[in-house]
Amino acid sequence: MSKTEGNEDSSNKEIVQCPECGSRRILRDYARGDTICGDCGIIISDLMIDSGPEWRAFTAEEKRDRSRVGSPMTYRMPDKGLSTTISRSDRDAYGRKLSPKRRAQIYRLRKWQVRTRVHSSIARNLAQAMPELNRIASQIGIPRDIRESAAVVYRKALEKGLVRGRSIESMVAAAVYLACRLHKIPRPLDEVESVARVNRKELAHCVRLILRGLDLKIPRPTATDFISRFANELSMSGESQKRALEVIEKASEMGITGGKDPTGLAAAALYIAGILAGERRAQREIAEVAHVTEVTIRNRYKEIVRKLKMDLEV
DNA sequence: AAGACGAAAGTGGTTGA
DNA sequence: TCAACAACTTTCGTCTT
Repeated sequence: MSKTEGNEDSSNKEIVQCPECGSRRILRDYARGDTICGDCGIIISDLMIDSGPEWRAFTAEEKRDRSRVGSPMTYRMPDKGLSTTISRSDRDAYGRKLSPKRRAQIYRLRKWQVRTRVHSSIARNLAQAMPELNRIASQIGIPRDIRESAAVVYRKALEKGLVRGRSIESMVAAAVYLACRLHKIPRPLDEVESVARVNRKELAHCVRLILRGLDLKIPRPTATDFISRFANELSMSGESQKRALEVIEKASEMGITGGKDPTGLAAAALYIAGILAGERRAQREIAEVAHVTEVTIRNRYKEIVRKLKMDLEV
């Protein structure tokens, strides 16, 4: 049966209404070549199933040449809908039982068919996730190599099926966050949260999901990890940084670092170091870059001074 | 006047039943 | 799942430089 009757140009129809929610606010994402509903965000062009052939014939000759059997191609399926599916049944086309040897062969074929399909679904997900990752990464300004490992983390999570049921964006954000921690330049969760359109709870959930699912052994960020970044933002010298690190080391020897917010500790150490090195910074300034309050800096640094019996001739 | 201090009440996350 | 808990924040009045 020819599939070419009466459907010339059906694929050229302009989309004016969202098939999901009926909205008429239709947006075009030229960068990705998608047509998107302005209200529900669904990708319409990807969902439209064109019942006609994907080619057009202008002459009778072309029609004859191009006619063929099979469904039209659709980009909705990773294999463009052209694949043959190997059935699970253990009988052949005539209903006879297959020999054990043959059955094993079919089983192997089927396994690989399923596997390749999974792989392409991963590729499709990645195609969506990677631009997102780049966006988040460049907005909070993280270097290329960390992006790379964020991508690796995300891919692993994806392959483990951890992304299923969560939004791609939140998982990408979580991957970025974790990659930063892996590289010892942790960014606060809120910073990632502010550029990703994900609420904190969801983001934290995803982070834990990945941590548990991938068995990542990421050392918990310590105060020392924050020193250089904070010091740079405060334009404090290497001398101050060195002193701050010493302060932290002594403090942890005294066992007063456990359970405390490492950023608060780093902030307090920098405050003390600033005084010692003669480049004092106001608690407010430090609090700002460390994303903690002055009160926390005060509490920490009071405690350190008390426990270490330091003398700050101010 | 700016910065530092500390008390008190409030908030979000962890832990253990 | 819920309540208790510790750490941290917010707010605000006071003190110091």
